[in-house]
Amino acid sequence: MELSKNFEHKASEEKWYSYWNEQKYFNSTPDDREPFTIVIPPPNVTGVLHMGHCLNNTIQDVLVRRARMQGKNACWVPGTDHASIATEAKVVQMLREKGIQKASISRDEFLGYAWEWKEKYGGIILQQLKKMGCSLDWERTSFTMDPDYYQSVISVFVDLYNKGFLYRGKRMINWDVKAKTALSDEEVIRKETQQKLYHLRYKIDGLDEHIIIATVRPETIMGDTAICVHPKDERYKHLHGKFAFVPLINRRIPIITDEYVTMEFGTGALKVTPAHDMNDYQLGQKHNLEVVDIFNEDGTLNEDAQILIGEERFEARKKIVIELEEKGHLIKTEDYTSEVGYSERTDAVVEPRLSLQWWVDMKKISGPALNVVMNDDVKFYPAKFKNLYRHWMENIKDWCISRQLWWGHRIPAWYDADGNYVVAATHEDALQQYQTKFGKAPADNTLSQDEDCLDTWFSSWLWPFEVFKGYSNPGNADVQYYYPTNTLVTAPEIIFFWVARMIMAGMEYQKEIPFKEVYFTGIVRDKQGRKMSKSLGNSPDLLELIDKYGADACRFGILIASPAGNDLLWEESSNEQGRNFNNKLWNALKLVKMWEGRTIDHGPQTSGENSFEVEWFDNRLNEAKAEIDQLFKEFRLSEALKTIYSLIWDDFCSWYLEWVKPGFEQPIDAAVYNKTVEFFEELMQLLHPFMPFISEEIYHALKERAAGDDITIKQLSSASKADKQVLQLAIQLKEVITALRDIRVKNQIKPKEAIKLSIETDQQQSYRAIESILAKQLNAESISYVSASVAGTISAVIQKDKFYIATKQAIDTSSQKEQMLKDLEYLKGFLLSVEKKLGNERFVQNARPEVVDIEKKKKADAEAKIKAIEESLASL
RNA sequence: GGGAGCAUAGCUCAGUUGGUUCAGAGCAUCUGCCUUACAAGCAGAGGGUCCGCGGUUCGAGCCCGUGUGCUCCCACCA
Repeated sequence: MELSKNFEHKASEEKWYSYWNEQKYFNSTPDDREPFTIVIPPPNVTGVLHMGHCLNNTIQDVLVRRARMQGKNACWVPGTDHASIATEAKVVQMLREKGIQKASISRDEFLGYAWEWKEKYGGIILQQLKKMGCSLDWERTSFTMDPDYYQSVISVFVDLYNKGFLYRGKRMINWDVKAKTALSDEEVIRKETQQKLYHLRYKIDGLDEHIIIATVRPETIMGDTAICVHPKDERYKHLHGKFAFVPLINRRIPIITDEYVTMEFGTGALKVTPAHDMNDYQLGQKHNLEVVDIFNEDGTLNEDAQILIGEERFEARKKIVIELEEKGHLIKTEDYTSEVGYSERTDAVVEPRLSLQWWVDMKKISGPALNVVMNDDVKFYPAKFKNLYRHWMENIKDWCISRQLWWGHRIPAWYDADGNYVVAATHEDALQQYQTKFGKAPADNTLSQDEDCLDTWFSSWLWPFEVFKGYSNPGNADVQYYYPTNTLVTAPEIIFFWVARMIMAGMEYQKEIPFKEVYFTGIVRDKQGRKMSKSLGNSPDLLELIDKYGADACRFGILIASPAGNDLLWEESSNEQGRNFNNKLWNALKLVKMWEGRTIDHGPQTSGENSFEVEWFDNRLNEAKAEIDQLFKEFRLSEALKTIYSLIWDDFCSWYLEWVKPGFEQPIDAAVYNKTVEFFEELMQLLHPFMPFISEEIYHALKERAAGDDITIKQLSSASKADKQVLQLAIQLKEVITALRDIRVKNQIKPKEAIKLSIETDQQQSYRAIESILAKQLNAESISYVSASVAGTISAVIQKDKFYIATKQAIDTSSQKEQMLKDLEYLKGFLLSVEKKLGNERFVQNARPEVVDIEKKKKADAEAKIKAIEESLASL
């Protein structure tokens, strides 16, 4: 088979991904094996792949593929989230482009367009995951608005209502003026924002005096229904019980007192606008204040504002400031920075608004979910997120779940003309309940359904079991087998949105945790540490990157840069490292393939099977496998990948292959060749979860495979014990080679020039085993053993052994002498500190015996080395 | 305002119960090499007061206190 110059990732990716699918390697059905289940955090159906997905899904794929190779029945469930706000926004925009206003069409018409849009553009992201090589079971693809799923969400709503865990209430909520819907607290992002603090004066009724208040929102003064001061504030004592006039509109409002006011802030006087501020609302309730709502749902001023009607709130602010100034009400303006809430989805400044919404009484449902995390039934990696979780759970607030949108699960509440309501899954059920509850049928025997739909998270919290129809078809074979799932891989940003609520739903509806482990990935940032985002434009197009570097290289690039439990600073060059690694692997393959037709069978007597090279790599491989196992247990995937990278590049390519490489056009021992192919195979197995395409490609290129013999499903053998002595000898061998190569470089001995090497050592036996390797790696034409220094040579001391290099070139001993003196100085200092320690009675008494023994050995070793160097120096 | 985390080589990070063969790795840098798998490479090398200060200990990168600087989360000072 002719190999291409470089690995051709595009052809390989297409070929293998479709092959794996044809073979149904990613499809799972319950059987006797232990399951390993991951449910994908469903991306928005509107979404496109970004670097965060790349990280998150690469990690999941690594875990799933490895589990599959370890004899488990691996099942990774794909799917998408209907993403109520995001999708509705897209559809509204699409309609606008067609010249259609949402308000001008019916709900059903709108939903028709929405489904059409979803079928056409939705779920692109799932196709993109295939490009990344994700081994998802596509036959299990789920969507949060699939018919059964939809019914389950509705049914859960009804059930929670019947249990008294849900209620409808008029409260201050976070209003998104752009999406025109309520938001939950979690959907509000607080950002430090530069603002102005305006000092405004209000005329006091009956006195020739003014009171000055400070506000950042002068456009809301028309909603003021009081001024509040601290009862103990001496400055305002004479105004208690008096009234003031709101500037521009002259509404007469009371001056009230409350200890809530901070005397030191601003002027110590606060305007109270109950309709447009959470705190003011509470103050208003306490003091029975009137509530004047001056905003429309889109954030423009309404008629109750009396002035600036129809203006957008921030435009109104600009205009009213000018007017206030003109009329002498603006006393001063100062710069002020404070936190302002923005909508997570639309980035609009959130408007506090009083409205009637549906709520989940979280205290009633959250209890078991706290315990299972605190006692590690659900284990968090990294564990530091347990604190965060506990804090949120212990201070949990009710969850606003109604959204003024059409795209989503429609709230199953049914109202009569007077606003009396019942909660039921269908109109029929609702009518029946109505009869029971109110003792009569509603007018015309019809009830109208709530216009609103549910928060997307109210459906995605059922994800880990409903993808197996664990709610719609309780106790079915799938949910019994796959649930609880094993590992959830997600970003810490959605710990409250999603993780916590899934645990609650799992405990409530399956009486069991939804997953055993949660692995929180870091956030992908750019080189300057900024979070990657569309608006900043610093998020690269992943598909372009895959096209340019290959999927394997991208997977490598993101994982190698990803420290466990921390954010990662990503830059394109880490993909280059991945691509270079591909290239390295490909070249190693080419080398091995060159040997294929040139093997020679030496027979069992002189077979290379027992050579040091083979024995060493076998042991090194086992040692590394054990390390990798351990790293996986701790979710240290980045380090596991680094270990494999170094095992392949350094140990296999730089050392092993060089050691077994035959001379130019020389044959290779058949047994060594076969072992080399085996090693290569095993390395590809270790690499496969991280870089699936090239590993499968190489696995098949190495030799002819029977049908179905594919690395994707080939089982990993477990690590056997590594022989420490062999490993130690190899370390020594490498050290000798490196040191003597250094001498070659420093003495400018040309690579092609052969040297004669003499070794003075008391472990000749060991050196004989590695003699041929030494000769090859150092270009030594002869190796001999001596018991005294050899005149006219370059000498070096490595460990306790002395080496003499004879060369045709003139020898300059000054640099080696310098090096030896430097070593000597260090060793003497080192020896001194060891002796000092051993001479310290308290050390000898207090330290553990084995520690003392180590120190004694250090002393002996140092002395031996010093002796060897001194002898060498003397002979120079 | 409350809480959490971080600070080790130019950059990104390892360093697991304290033991100077423990100051490491990968990138990057420098010096040789187009050597018959690989210049997307090979062979070598240099580089750090482990943030400052104090303490515990025979011994501290690691434990304790404190200061400084960054990051994140939560919270209703307009």
